[in-house]
Amino acid sequence: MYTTTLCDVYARAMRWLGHDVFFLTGTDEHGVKVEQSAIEKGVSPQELADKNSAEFRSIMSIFELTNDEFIRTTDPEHTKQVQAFVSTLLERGDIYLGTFEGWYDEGQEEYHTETSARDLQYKSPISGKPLVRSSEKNYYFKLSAYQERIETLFAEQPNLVRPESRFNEVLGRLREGLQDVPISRTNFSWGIPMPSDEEHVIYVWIDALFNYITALGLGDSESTLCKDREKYWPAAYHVIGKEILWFHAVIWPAVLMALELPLPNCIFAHSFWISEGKKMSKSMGNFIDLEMIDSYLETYGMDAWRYYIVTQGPLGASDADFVAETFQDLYNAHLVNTVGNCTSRVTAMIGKYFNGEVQPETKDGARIVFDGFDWPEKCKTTIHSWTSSMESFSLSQAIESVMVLIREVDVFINETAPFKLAKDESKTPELGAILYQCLETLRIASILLDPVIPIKMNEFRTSICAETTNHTFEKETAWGGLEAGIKVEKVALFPRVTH
RNA sequence: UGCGGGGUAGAGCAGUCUGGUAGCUCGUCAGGCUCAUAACCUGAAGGUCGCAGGUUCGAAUCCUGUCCCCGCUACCA
Repeated sequence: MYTTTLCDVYARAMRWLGHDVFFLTGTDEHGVKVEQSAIEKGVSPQELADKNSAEFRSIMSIFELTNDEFIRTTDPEHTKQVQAFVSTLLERGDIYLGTFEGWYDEGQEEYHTETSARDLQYKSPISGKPLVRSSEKNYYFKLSAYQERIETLFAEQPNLVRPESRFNEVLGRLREGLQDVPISRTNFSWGIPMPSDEEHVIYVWIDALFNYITALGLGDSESTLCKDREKYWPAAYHVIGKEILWFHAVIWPAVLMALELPLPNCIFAHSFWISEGKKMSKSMGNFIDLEMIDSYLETYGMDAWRYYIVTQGPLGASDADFVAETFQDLYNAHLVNTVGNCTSRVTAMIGKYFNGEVQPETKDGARIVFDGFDWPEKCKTTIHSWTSSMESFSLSQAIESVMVLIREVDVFINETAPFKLAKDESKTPELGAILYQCLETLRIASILLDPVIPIKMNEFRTSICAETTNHTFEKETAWGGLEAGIKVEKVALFPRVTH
C-alpha cells in the first residue's frame, strides 16, 4: 500500500511533466504459503488467491491510485509468458536440471542451510529429531555465470540500486560470489509448472519477478498487448520493499541479461514502517490495519494520509515510525497552517478588497514589482528543483521545495502588508498586484503539490476558477496563467483537527 | 563470525570527504502584525556533537581503542 502510494505520486508527477507513463502494480499469488493456508481453510488455492487479490484491489480503490494495470500472477497471460521465458532459458542452458543436497527436516518438510543447520546442532527446531542428509532434483538458474557481468553493471551504474546504502549492501554480497539458484520445487503444486516437466513448480519469487515484463506482453511478441506496450520497457523504476532487494538487484538483472532484454533503470528499495516506536504486531495492538487507516481518512482526509506517508515514510535506508501525534502535528503544521492558511488569507483578501475579483498586476501597462520578491523567478526556480527531485524519486524533497515557496508567500504578505494598503485608496494598484502575485504563486504551487494532495489542490483551483486544461506542464506552470477579472471564492482547504 | 551504516538541542535530521564562530524542521518562550483556520512574521532559550585517549595553535570533522543501535550474511517469499 505504501509502495503503491509512492509510485502513484511519482506517476502523477511524471504525467504532469508530459511523460507517457505506465504504472503497474499487482498481486503475487502463488507459493507454498497460499497453498497451505488454503488447505487449512478448506478452499482451493485459486479461491483463496481470488479472495486475497480482490481484497487488495478493494483497498486500492479506496485510495484512488492511478495504476494503469493491475497484474495477477495467476493470470493465464502471465503464466503462459513465464513458461515461454523459462523455456527460452532452458534452451539457452541458463536453466538446467541439477541436484540439491542439504539438511532436511522431515517433520517440517523443509531444508536448512549449512550454517543454520549447524546453529541448530543438526536437530529439528520443532520436533528435536535429527536432520537428515537428503537430496532432490531441482532446476537451477545459472546465476554464477553472470558474476562478472553483474559486477560490471554495478560498477557502471551506481544508481542502479537506491538508496545508496542498499547499493553498497548488494555490492558487499556480490563480492562473496554468486551461486546458482534453484528455481523449482517438487514438494508443492500451487504455482506455474515447469514447461515439459510438470512435476516441478516454478518458485514463486521467480514467477513474480517476471510480472514486470509479462504485463507488457514481452513474452508473446506477436500479441497486440506487446505491440501496444513494449515501448514501456525498460522501466524507469522498480519500487520495492527492502526484503526483496536481492532478487530485484541481482537475480532479476541476470535473468534479463540471459533473455537479452534491457535492464530497469533503477531499483528503489524502501524500508519498513514501524508503529509507535515498535515493530507492528497484532497482539501489541499497534498494527496499522484498514480499520485504523479508515479512521485517519475520516478525520484528516485522503490527501493528508498521502502527505504523511509520503513525506514521513521510510523511503531512505532506515525504518520510519508511524506516530499518531506526529501525524497530527505534521497535518497542522504543513497542511493547515501553511497550505490551508495561506490560500485562505489570500483568497479572503481578494474577496474583501476586490469583491472576489482578481486584479491585474500591472499599472499603466507595466508589471508592478516588489523588491526582493521576483515571483516569476522564484516560481521558476522551484519548478526546476521540484522537477529534478521528482525525477530522481526524492519525493519529500520535491514537496518540501514547494512548501518553502508557500512560506515565502506568507513572508511577502507580512512585509508588504496588503491589509494596510487597503486603507489607502491611492495604493489600490499595488494592493491588486500583491494579491495577484500571491494567488498566482499559489496556483503554480498547487500544480506542483497535485501529485501528493490531488483532491485538495483540485478543489483549490476550482474555487479560484483556474482549472487546469490539457495544456503542457510548461504552459500550466508559466507565470501569468491566472487571468485578471476572474472571480475567486474564499477557501478553507484543511480543517484544523484537535484532540 | 564477516561486511556496511549510524550514535549531534525535547523529537526528527544536516554538517564529517576538503579540520577554524555547531545548522535545519517541529516543539518551547518572548516580541510584532491583524488579511487569515489561536494563523502568519521576527527573535531568543536549549547541545560535554556515544565514551576514552592521540595528532594539531585549533577536532563533531583526522588517527587509535571502546560501548551501544540498525541493515545484510542468499536458496526465504
